Amino acid sequence: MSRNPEDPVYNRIEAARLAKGLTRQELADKAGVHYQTIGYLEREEYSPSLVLALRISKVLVQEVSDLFSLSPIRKEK
Amino acid sequence: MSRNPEDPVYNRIEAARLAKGLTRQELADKAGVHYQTIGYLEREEYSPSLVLALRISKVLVQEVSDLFSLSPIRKEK
DNA sequence: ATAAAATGTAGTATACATACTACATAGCAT
DNA sequence: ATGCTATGTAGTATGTATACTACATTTTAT
Repeated sequence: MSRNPEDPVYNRIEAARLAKGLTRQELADKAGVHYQTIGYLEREEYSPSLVLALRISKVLVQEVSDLFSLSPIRKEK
Repeated sequence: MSRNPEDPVYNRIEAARLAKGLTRQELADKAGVHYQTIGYLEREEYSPSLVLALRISKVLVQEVSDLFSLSPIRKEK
């Protein structure tokens, strides 16, 4: 049941992306995915594969756990 | 292409699981997945969703990046 | 006000992670 | 040797992440 909508993954992708001054298209290119995929993730419409999470974290230079969490993300950091 | 077999995710699940003295069944139960799923992951037959990676990391009390990596895992650490 | 760029929404198609069942093999007790 | 527990292998079924296209809406700049 890890693909169960009842336990979503929260993320701070948008904030981290904006902090680096990237557009979704740019982040998508660097992560090697479609730009819409970034949109879906930022809107938390679904949660990424681990591969994608690792790639995005690498691009945004963050620990995976700094970007993604099983519990709702606090605003500050 | 994040679901591309050409970029696998390496992991140290088995070592970390054994270090905690857990069987696959036990780890599976704690992570809320089927015990065969743990087997597939340990054999690196496929890579987990982020949700599952986060759950496994939590059970094994490790940073995601301590357990999973886009590049082959070094033995020590 | 207009245009361009960024993001949102909608819909289809595909690949793969996961669940599950069943049986085989290996290891380890006794 | 027998049995038990852990793990491997094989196969099917399902959901969902991702790709992609097209168009709408919002934002930003001029």
